[in-house]
Amino acid sequence: MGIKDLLKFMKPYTEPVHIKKYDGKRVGIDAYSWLHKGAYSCSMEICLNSNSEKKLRYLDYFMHRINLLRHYKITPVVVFDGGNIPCKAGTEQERYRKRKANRELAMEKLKEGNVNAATDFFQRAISITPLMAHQLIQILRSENIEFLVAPYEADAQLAYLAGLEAERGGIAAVITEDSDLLAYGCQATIFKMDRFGNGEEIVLDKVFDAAARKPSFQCFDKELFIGMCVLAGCDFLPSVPGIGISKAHSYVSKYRNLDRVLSVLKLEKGRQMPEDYSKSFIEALAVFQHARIYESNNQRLEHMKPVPQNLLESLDGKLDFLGPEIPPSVATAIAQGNLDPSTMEAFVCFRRPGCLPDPIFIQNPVQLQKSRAKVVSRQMNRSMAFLSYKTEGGGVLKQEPLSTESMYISEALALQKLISPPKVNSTETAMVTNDVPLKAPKNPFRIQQVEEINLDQEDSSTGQISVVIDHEKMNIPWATPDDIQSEVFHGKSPSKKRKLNKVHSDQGASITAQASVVTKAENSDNLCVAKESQESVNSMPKMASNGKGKNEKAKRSKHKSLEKTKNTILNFFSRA
DNA sequence: GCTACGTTAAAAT
DNA sequence: TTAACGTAGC
Repeated sequence: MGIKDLLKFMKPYTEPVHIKKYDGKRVGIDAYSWLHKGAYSCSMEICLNSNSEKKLRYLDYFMHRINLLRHYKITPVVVFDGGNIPCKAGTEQERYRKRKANRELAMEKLKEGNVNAATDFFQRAISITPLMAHQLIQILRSENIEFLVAPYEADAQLAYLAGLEAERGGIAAVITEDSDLLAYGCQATIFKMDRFGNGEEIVLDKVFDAAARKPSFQCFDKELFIGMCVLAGCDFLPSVPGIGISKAHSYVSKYRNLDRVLSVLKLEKGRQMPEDYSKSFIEALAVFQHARIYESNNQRLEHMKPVPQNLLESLDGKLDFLGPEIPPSVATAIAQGNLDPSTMEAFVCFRRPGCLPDPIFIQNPVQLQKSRAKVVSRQMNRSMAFLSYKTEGGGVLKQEPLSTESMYISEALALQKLISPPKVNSTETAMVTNDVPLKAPKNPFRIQQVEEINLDQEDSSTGQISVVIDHEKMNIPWATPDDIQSEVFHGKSPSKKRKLNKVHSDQGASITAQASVVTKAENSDNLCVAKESQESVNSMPKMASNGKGKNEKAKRSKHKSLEKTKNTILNFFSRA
């Protein structure tokens, strides 16, 4: 993530800092970095989408830090990542692949009853979903914390805000873990902030002004600095083999001109340099200088810095690598956290009639194509939501969807109006809209009865505990592609698994379609089975009487963790 | 000797 | 996922 080895390279310029330095100031926060850290403590629960309270611990983590800032009279401005930009697709795909592999390994270990190993893999499998971000957004809203969802990269948005005066929504510094902020030109960046508010700061002006410090940037301007970053390897473009941050720095200091560096590199590296490296290089450079950001004052998408005419010409007027243009109304809806930036589905909360204040999720999937939003289908979908969390004063703040219900619904309606329906001009569009029925799943409000899940502990022939799910009885309109994948992983049919993956990768597929495939799979397989070693469960320790207290204690704790696992699995399947 | 690259431990509680 | 460490190669 970020620029390879940049932080290490910039070590001489990092200074220890405490956030109280920004007392009375506005400070930007890269939401992703705290969400990700917070998710470590509950990685299994998140991956299994368990409904235990522990799953929401990442929200506590985040709010703890927000409260820390507020304690020091800092105004936090939380910025979320938006959609992915095309030139980052490779990086994203690679990350997805790794997470998926780790998730599968984790499930394997879980089935073996090895909770520790499973947790280890789950921690590598975490991804921060739009839903998690949205849950946080709801808390931030209720706590009156300023937040913003960037159209694309949060880093770009943060760096842009760092260049604005406070009166126009600007921020004095950014808290993040991502070295990209430096490439985007963020003036003051705080890395590695701990729970007490201690961190390491890099101030860009000091970097360029420093008289005689080891990696010297005295003859650098911003563009050369970005050039160095791209050469060293970034999310948008891997480096040429043999080039790291040091070589990148020395090339740039020597030639002081990026075109010259590129031609020298071509000469020296020959075939090792990819054909289109120069083109990709220019694009990556452009991302760091001209990324699309949301301009709150004008309420529309803008470039971080205007794209100069000569650059536009050299790119043949094509700027889609920065991510497609987004109409102002949609960009605003995204920025305010009402539209999922990658799927363009509306986040809407409202209350299940006659039930606990447990927010229901309705999604209005809308796809954005070539700068035009298209309503593809409407569908109701249920999801988990948090119940409560602790505020700074130690009080418990209840989520109250009712009071905001009408507001969200009208927002949703407004959104549907503002996003014009597609003109059916291709068979593809027609197919998608026809294939996805506008009807809601059978009964999204139905509460799953626990009786429908049988816990069968008597299979002594296999020595396994089986959690048996009858999908005939279970309505699963809430299932997301991830849910389905993990359930199928529990099942026994590899062929069905492949089939589901294919459905998952088909962007036009709807949740209904996926759910029905699951039902089909379950008909042929009959069961979903999660296993634990019977032996381990049988080793429930009696009170230590043979003098091996230590051993007994270990056994007891193992048993306890097995019980936990079992509960997690049960919770996973018994969600309403 | 310096640099790039691969491997490994720690992160949060 | 990153930071730190060791190693291989120029």
